[in-house]
Amino acid sequence: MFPTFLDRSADEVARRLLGCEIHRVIDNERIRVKIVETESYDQTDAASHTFTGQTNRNEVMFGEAGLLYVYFTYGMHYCCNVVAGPEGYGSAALIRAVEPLSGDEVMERYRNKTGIDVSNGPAKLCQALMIGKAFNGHNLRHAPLQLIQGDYVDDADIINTTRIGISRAKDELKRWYIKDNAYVSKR
DNA sequence: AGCGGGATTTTCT
DNA sequence: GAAAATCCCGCTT
Repeated sequence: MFPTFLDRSADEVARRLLGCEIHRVIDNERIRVKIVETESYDQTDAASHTFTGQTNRNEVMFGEAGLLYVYFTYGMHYCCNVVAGPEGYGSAALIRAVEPLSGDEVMERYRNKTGIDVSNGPAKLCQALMIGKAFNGHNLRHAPLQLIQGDYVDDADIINTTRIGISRAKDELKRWYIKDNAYVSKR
């Protein structure tokens, strides 16, 4: 079923997305993955795209919880976020890494890589799942790209640290990942 | 295993 | 005009 916690804060959404699944169908091929690493961003945070207000690029982050915010960066990569919080408040959780559950061969083909390199990073997993700008604003309740509630992950198995690749608000503890999971981007 | 640089283009100042 | 929520490759140790 679709998660029921997405209208909460980005911090809580990022924490609770760990263990949830993403189901993707491409040309009758099915892929299932488990979310193992996330980061949270909201409009009070200097590192967030929404910190300086709404623009064409970030408008989806101000939309309904459960939409997908996809942005393009470094001239060649896409990254995706699950929109959190109340409508009108710019917040979301970046999906940084996923663990393949099924359809591994399909993702290996799109990535031209095998093993952990298939999905141990935010732009890598977007390539593995064929997520591009066409999915910006997509509602994750619907095929062909759906978010599904997963098994509960105990607090003892979750690590909370600083985020990766940002220059502002470096000390904020807004990154979460599943302890000892091989697909986490950095340890 | 770790470091450094290049790729490539949208977005915002 | 500079920076960017990144990735990959090649070089060094």
